[in-house]
Amino acid sequence: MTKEDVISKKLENNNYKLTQQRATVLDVMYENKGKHLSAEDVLLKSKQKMPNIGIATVYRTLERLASLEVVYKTMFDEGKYRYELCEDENHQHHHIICMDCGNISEVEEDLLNNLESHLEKKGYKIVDHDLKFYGYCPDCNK
Amino acid sequence: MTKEDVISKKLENNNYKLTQQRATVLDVMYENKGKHLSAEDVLLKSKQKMPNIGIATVYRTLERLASLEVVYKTMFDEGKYRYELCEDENHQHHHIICMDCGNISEVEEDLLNNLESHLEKKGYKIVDHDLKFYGYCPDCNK
DNA sequence: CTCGGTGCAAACCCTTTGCAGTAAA
DNA sequence: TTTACTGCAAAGGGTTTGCACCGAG
Repeated sequence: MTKEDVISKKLENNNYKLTQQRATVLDVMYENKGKHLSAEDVLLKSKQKMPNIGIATVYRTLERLASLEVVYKTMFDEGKYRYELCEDENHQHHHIICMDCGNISEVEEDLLNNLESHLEKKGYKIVDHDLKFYGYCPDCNK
Repeated sequence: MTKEDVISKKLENNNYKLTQQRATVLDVMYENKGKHLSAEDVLLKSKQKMPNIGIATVYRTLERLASLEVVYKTMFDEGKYRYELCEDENHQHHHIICMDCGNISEVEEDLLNNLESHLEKKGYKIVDHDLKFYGYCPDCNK
């Protein structure tokens, strides 16, 4: 089953049509695995494949993909949302943001289970977490 | 040295005047220690003390206080900034956000040193971090 | 054929900025 | 008196929405 099959199944199951525009946005997201694209980034990359696509369609598509858990939608301190393809189930939203070049990369470890269980003992129910480090990436840290 | 003394020293050192408006915003922030207020929250609470204060002044004041490290300015996923009085130096920005009532509280632990030193070994320079848990607070988790 | 999807432009929300008048120091 | 600060309203940036047309199923 190809990536498109997986997605179109998900769309189908929710009465959504797989239009050219949605396929285009999906292609862009797949071609940028691991990157955190803003809506405008997605628009510009989509326009290279389909010049007439509009920003509203991009937003609406990304919104739907986020609700189907095909992409993650995260607000960073810069004040706009960024969208990232969901790689697999155990993605943990650990970002490291370079304060110089602005690059956002992922931290793969999961050292937070202790902290989560500590909070659950206090009566919280933890559903998700989002950890961001701010600093300088190896290239800029010179 | 009272709280106002500390602040007015900081303002003085930066050629800033301690106006009625700034004093009002500071009072509001002190009266809401530990809370994460939006600019509009601050405006409404300030208007109770000084009805003519404007939103632009609130934003400008909070911006100055943030640059003086008197308050923290953080963007949450709802898409707007929230401001919080800096309590002390070892504040770690560990937030827990209730997905039901929307309350934001603080997590005091610091279990992230391992993770930070791991990243520094990889060549990163870590300056700060921001950890958010999403879930349900003890009250709503029933 | 039907109904959801699209592009455009206008509306929206939050935040910032320009300007003429105001008030700290 | 001097210079920074204020309130207002307008502008800005990102996101959402209304509407008439379009196209996937």
